[in-house]
Amino acid sequence: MNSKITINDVAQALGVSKTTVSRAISGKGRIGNETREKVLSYIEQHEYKPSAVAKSLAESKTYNIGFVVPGAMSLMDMPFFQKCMFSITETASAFDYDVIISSTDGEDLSHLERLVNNHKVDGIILARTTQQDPCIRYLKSKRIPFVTIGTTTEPDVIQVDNDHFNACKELTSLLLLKGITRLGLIGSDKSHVVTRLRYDGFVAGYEALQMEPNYKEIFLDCNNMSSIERAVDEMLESDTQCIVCMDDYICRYVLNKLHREQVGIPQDIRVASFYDNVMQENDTATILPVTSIHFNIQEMAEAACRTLIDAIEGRDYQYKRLFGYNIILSNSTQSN
Amino acid sequence: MNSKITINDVAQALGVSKTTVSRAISGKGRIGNETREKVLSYIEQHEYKPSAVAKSLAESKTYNIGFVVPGAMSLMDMPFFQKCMFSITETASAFDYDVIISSTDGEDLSHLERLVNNHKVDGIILARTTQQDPCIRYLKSKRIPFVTIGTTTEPDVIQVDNDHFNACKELTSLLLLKGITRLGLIGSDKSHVVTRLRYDGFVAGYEALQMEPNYKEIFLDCNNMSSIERAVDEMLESDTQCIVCMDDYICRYVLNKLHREQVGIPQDIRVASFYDNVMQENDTATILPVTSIHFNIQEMAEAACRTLIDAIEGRDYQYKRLFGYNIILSNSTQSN
DNA sequence: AAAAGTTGCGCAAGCATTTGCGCATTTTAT
DNA sequence: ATAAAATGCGCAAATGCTTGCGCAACTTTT
Repeated sequence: MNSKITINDVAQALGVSKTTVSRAISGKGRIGNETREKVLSYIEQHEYKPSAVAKSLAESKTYNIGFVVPGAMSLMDMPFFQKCMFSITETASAFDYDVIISSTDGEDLSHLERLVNNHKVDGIILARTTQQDPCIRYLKSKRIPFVTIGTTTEPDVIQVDNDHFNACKELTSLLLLKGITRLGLIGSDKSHVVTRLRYDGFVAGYEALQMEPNYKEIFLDCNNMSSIERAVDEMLESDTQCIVCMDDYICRYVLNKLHREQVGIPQDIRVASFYDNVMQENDTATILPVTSIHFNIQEMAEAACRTLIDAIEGRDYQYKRLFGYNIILSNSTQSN
Repeated sequence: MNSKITINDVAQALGVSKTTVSRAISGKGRIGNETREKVLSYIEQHEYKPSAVAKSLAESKTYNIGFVVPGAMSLMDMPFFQKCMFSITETASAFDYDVIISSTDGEDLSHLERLVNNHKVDGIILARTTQQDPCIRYLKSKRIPFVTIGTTTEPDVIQVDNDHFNACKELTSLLLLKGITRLGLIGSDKSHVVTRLRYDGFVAGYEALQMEPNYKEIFLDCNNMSSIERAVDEMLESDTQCIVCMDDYICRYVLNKLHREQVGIPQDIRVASFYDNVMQENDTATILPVTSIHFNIQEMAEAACRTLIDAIEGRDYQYKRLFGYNIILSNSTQSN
């Protein structure tokens, strides 16, 4: 068993004290260059790995962060969380942290509580928080560092998000400036923070150009497919020039429907959408000329993780950061 | 700060020794009923939570398990991993374990190594292993308990899986017995363990009935959409009665194509498929009459977790377990 | 009524690290 | 040359829990 080798073994083998070994590894404290290298090379040779647990106890620090995701997750959200997850584990790893996952199911915070109470994590990343997230209040009361991925109105909360508002505002302005003025907006649950922000951006697009808010909006339950189809019908009847989808889950169905109805894109009607990763490069849907807004989710998730670690380790950090976007105009839209 | 309260504080407040408090909590060792309840109620009142880290150090046990997922994951695999993840965290939680996630990117085991070397986990769950998984050999060499989700030929490895072989065998037999004999199989990467097992089951379906293996098979790169379409064309030309899809990612495209070509299902051609969760209840595709094989992924993942914990805690366990399936015959297929 | 067994509880030694303090020894400043 | 500062390293306490062993006190057996 090579796994049994401890700092004591190393110290004895080298004829130095544990203190010295510890210092050689951590780089803290006073230690001679020569000694440090001697220790380091011995460690390398004999594959000594300090016990994370003992280190934790001594430092009162776990080097773990919790990643809390909503227990109920739709197919539509999975790519988002997946990207966040990988980005976070990768970043955490670079800082020598590990990631413990946990879920919350609505009001049931039991898993989160275990994590916090048992002191198994130094901090927490909350993914896609809802408006009045009970997690936020709980964590604030526990005075444990945490950052949310997603905008929240709760004060004094570290948060990162994509700039949904400005992305949608710019998209809308862009369309309006092109003379595409009869817009139709289709979105799902308006109580969802993300949708809300995008919607507000949409409206702000009109305001920025001081134009009449001359659009049609339909909010629906996106689990009910036929309601999306009906919405599209309505849009077509009302002579909409461009359907703006609040997410690409909706967009997929919209495109599907238009395709079935033999409506040409963008000749007969245009489509614009957020590109939230449900649609893939190799998906039929995406090949169609859709003007789309892209976010860099990994970048944002990485920032969430770095910020959390900054907070944990007592460095400075920003309370709120918004991340940029790319608007990709489909060729055929551009050529108009 | 209520978080500072330790076992010592409790012991002093109650005028007993730490030993007693420890025993009251763990239930191990000898302790009087009265004392235990006194301690327990005090703990409850004052919200004392033992430090997981200290416990770990004392017991040389982390109460963490690692969940290792492939770094590169397709949209198609996400629902599977998501289900595994939730099921595992839920089960682990019930046994007072937490789950640390980690990823491996092909040959790069660095994340896994960190987890193991730092003794941050007691055991590991490996998701969807490939044929010659380097993780398996690594973990075996480290003598750390681990279980794989997915079949492996490596000896002495604890593994759980869905019974892909028998599921596909039964499906095939079923079709053949109905007189649907000209089958066409479409699958992606045959080197993928799952696909291989399903394919073998398919062939075994013919053998079981001692029938001539009179089928057409096409294996393709499922990232290349048009190759799927061409495959469907081929099937149609060769007068296939039923297309058997090796996964529902393929199935979705097959259905899409058939729909576009105005080919009726099941009048003109039948479709059978594994239902791997890419397709959702509310998806257009699924409403179409497809004969499908369903697995209970959460059940399997839960078993993986329980088995791992059994192994960690020195209880008995089975080396290999296969989980059952449901074959759902579409109404229109049944009525024939 | 004595011997044997059982029960309740505390002592103190782990578990594997980190870190404040102290003490030589060496380097720098005066 | 001498005082002051810096450097290199070890001692031992601290982190918060578990557990083997021992010792009374109480209960059962003969």
